[in-house]
Amino acid sequence: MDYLTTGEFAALCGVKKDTIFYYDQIGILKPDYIADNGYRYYSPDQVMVFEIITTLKAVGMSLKEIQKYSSRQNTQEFLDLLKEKKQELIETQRRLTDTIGFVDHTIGIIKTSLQVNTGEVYLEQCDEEYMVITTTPSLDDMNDTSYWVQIEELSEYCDEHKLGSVFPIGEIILRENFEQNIFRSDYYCSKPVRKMSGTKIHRKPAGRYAVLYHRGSYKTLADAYKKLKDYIEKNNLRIQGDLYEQDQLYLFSKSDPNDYLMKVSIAVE
Amino acid sequence: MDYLTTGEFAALCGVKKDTIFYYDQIGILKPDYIADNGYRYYSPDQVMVFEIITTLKAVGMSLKEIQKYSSRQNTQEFLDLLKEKKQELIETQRRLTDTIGFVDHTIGIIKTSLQVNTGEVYLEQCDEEYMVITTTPSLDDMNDTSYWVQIEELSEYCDEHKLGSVFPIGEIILRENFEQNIFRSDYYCSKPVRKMSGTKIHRKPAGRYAVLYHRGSYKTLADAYKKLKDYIEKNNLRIQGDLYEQDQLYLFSKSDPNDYLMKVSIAVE
DNA sequence: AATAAAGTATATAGTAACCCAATAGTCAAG
DNA sequence: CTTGACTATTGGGTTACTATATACTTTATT
Repeated sequence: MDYLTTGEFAALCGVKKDTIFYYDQIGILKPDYIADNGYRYYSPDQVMVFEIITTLKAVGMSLKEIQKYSSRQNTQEFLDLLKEKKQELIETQRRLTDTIGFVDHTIGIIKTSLQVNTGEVYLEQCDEEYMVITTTPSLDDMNDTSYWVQIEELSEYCDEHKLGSVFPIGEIILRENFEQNIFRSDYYCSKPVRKMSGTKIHRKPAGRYAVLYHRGSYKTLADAYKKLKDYIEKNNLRIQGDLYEQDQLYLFSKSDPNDYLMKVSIAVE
Repeated sequence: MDYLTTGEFAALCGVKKDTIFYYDQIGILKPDYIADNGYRYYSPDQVMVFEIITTLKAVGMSLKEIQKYSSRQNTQEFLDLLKEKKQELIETQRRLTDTIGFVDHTIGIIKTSLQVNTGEVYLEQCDEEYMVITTTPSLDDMNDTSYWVQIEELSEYCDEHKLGSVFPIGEIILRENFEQNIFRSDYYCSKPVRKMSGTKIHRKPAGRYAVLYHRGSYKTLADAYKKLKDYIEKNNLRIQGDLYEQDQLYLFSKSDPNDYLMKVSIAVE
């Protein structure tokens, strides 16, 4: 006859023997025939059953669910289940796309951070970016609590619109304030998100930017702003937009708060 | 002070207390401060650390990996890791897209199977489909073993090109053979796959098809072919392409081999 | 025919990243 | 001062396996 031993069957299925044994144990895929010596024998057809199981697993079903539905297959009930699973898969796909975008962004950040001369101002062409920003300008007397209220606001919006984490956080200083040397964050903003529109979505326009990478603690940001301003004035550049401060290396940076890397940029011509 | 208890912190992070406790236990996220009574207290800043952890988890890192890399963050090593993870994520995304396509296809099949009148010939507009087919025509004396050799061939191709499972299997009868009533499968083919080109990729063209849904065992397929042929002749239609037989309900159908549903179709005008 | 190598079955324990229940201690409100 | 809500700790369970150890069979080699 054309029977397969457990090892052969497992090899055909591309898994370990243990998996086949496990499937037998939980009763989801039993051998066609068991010999007197206890050896299991599978028919080649059962490879198909195994394939079905792996497929349904990929759809997000547990082995228990698969077993449960294996009897009542081509029913309305099973159809509804598949429709539900499809929606879940699409949701997963969306999240995955966002995650890839984030990883990409982080790769860029780290690459830059390994090359860049901190403390030097560059002129750079920047692509447009979308971010979530707070709707009301920050107050003068910002304390820790109200800072966290703002971050909470951003975080909630990100949750609602399924944008993932807000971090790394940044801040925006309005052009008129920057021009008057009022270096106080007017708005807080999230990391770059995917291109979209919405009440709290802000578009940082593409264009030529004066860029400065600054290393240190938040407290020393004013120095960076001043340096950028000086550069602009010395080179007779004209400010064209608001100032953006974007944290570059936020990963676990809490452990060393004096070693933040921040990107400070403003559109110029 | 502005400390959070475990419960509060967990709520902010959107997880159960147990998770927070677990993270403390494995040392990946320890409370800022532990009181004399043993109560844990977290600072709001630590929400960010938690966010980082969830993000890196989404990237596909285990908690152990995260812990390992948390110290040497912005290094070449970490950059390489991220690049590798990105590739993995893209691979996952591709597989996910295929799975969604498969689920979609299956939903269509089941919907059809719940509505269709089996045994009746319809005229239907069909979209184009891509499938993997065997390269050499089947021999006359097909036995079980050589059938499985063919399926293996398809399966390997699917594996190599990451197309997922071959199932549900179908067969193709060449136009000239069908016209001469030689109802023998000339080629075996896989389920529909994504639009692509390749040595073993076959394109079933879009167009007007005479379609017959047939319920029964494989052995009774000849009856279906004959019925389709009769219909074509009676209605003075002209055959325009090869005949396709595609299994419709393969899921666990092994349990009832007399209840297969098969779609038989051929382009006509 | 004896022995070695390779395969098989069973039992047990372990894995990740939690979840759940039971118990006991602690705190804040009425 | 009690009640209810919180907290920490312990020990178990979960899924879909993987790994280890032991004993037995089959197959290959000498």
